[in-house]
Amino acid sequence: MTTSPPSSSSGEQQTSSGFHQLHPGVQKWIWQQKWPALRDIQERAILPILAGDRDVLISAATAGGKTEAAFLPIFSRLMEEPGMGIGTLCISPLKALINDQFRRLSEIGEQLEIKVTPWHGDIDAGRKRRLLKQPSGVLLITPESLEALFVRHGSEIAGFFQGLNYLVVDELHAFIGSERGKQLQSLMHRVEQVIRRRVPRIGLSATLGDMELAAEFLRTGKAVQVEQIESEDEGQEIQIQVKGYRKTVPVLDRALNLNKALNLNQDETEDLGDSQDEMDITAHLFRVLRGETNLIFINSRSAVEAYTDRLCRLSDQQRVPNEFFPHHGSLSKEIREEAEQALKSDKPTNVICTTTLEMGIDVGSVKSIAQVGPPFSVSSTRQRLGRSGRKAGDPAIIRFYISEPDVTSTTLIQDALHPALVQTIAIVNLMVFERWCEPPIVTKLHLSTLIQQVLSLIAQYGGVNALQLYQVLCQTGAFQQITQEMFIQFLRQLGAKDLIQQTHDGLLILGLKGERLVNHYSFYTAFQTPEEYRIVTQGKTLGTLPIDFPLIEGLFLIFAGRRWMVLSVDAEHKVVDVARASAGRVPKFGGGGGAIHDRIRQEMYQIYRSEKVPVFLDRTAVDLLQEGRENFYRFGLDNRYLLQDGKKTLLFCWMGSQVINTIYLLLRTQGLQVELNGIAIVVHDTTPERLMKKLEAIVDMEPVDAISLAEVVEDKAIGKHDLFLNEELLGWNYAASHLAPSKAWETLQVLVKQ
DNA sequence: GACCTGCTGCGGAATG
Repeated sequence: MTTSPPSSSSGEQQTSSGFHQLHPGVQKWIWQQKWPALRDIQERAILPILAGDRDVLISAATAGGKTEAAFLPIFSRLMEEPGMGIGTLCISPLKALINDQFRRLSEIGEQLEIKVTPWHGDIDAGRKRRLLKQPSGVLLITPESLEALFVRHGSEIAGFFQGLNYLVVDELHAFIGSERGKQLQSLMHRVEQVIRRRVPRIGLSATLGDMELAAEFLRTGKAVQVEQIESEDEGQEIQIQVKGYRKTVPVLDRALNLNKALNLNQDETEDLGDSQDEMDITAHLFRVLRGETNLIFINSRSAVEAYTDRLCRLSDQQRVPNEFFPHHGSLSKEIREEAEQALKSDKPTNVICTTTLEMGIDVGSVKSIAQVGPPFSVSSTRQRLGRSGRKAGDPAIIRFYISEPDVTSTTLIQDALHPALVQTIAIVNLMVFERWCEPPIVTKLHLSTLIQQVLSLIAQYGGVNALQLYQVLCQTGAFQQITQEMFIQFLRQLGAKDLIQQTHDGLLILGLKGERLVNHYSFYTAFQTPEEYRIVTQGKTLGTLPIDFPLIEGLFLIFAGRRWMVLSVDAEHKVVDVARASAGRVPKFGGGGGAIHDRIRQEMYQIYRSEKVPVFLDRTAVDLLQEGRENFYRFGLDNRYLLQDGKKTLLFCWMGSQVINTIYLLLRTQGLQVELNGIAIVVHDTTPERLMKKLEAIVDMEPVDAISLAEVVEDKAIGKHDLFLNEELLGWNYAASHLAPSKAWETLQVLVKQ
């Protein structure tokens, strides 16, 4: 799906209008590549980028060809107008992408004698110093390293970028809605602000969701002027299967039991947690995927470890070479590269991974995708699906493995609806038939990132006055939702926390705490990272575990797909030494939850009410769906939202995380004991009648404002620097990110009218 | 019932 059909003859380039506008050197390079023709987006990007007077958004389903689409005209322009300093600044979300791009761009760069420089944490300081002395050509950099440039080389920045022709953002979609995205927008603006002119921005994005939002991200307030170049949909064939499994009580693995009897090892009891469904899924993955190259996506890092361990043991037992490798964010670079190398080799390779392989390295040709457990969003499912069938003509194949409990008298009502299966069907429906995708939430205030940007701007200049700060960051910058009043309160708060101080002539400088923050290298990231232990064996780092996972000498551990025993724990240096062992237990990695969109829950409701049986379900999945529907009607959920369950009342509102979260808080402000549990809100010690009275009372009131609702939330400090905010600022910040009061109020209104 | 991303300058020791 990345390639346009190589139908045209080599003569076609002569008829291409764009090709002839390119610099002869660039044309020569293209000839040398022996491409049959320029791809559609490459052809269409030439004139608007060469013009150099507008922002351009290039989107295509996968990475292929987008980089060249942007850089052929960019190199062309750099040949004609070399200018002073850096000619093009390209910002990328991953170090691996920068390395990859450097490899591709340095080739043409060498031929044209345009310097291309990669710049991130793994690049040696000497190379960076040399570029600072003699800036030129193309700079490939992460947002964090660009932040560091502003902080450490504030006075040189203007000269460094004075001749900038273009600013490119790679994988733009990966930034939208996040703290890093807000940081990037602020940095883009600060680059223009320091050289006192507008620089054309080129965004490279996957075709996920709303392209208007991507344009708005690229140039806030001027999205209509962004020229959009979208590749035609190649209409690749998609094959989908959803396999259902019944979760039963854990059984003893016979082979393991035998091992245990032989070894007489007490700690092997930890192995007995494998339930029947997990063993069945493992067996199917082993049977169907072995011998080919596939990606197996699993929802959590600990489940990745558990499945890798099971699949490796199965390979052992069957005396076949191991083709299964783990890949997730807590594994060391070396361990991850092992899996990545195997993927790029021509040997059959199956990588069991979390979201780490959704983006980034080119995984080459992957036959199929497995998704174990329900997906949580359409956008991530689409990204995963796009990783398979990359060769022209190959279909994209995805298999979902979904476990649901056997329904007994003790099964929770919400579990008897088999929501994991129905959520999976909902996501497939929205992805394939509705062609819908979650838009990112762009209304967040990002006050934590604003703290970072205030401190960074002060460090850049040594001192700034409050009005300048407001103009650069809020009025014309990335934080346009911050009012002047809010900003004044915000600065006072930073002063109170000793992050900033005011000199007698009104200049804002760093306070003691601010200095300390800015002078540590951890300052450059906008996002929060937990403290971790390093897991080491024979001097080699395997990866990291969160500090709150209890590690003691003699503990058995499954990590990086292998089994270990803890030899020693160095609490001071946070290093844990391990050695190979035959027993093991999967660790807990921690980590918070994400959000589910309203549309997914509404689609689930429609699926329960429908009689349609999707063709992509297997026998067990069909049975489970029928069972879920029967229970849905048995509980009468087709015409009511409240359900008595003993002393509890369940509220089903069929909406996403923000709305559920808001209703949960609304009920708590009414003095009720409430709990969130899957798709239901559980209210203790009440009846549907009594709860309905409360709901009516809530609806009769004016829609409650988000700020006063946020007051009920105990722990609102989520972002990296949130701990410096006062209660009021925290409330605004939390409400904008996590609450949807008017939507919740509308939802309750519908519900009460029933 | 979850996920991922990223990071500088310096001082001191070892090496050519």
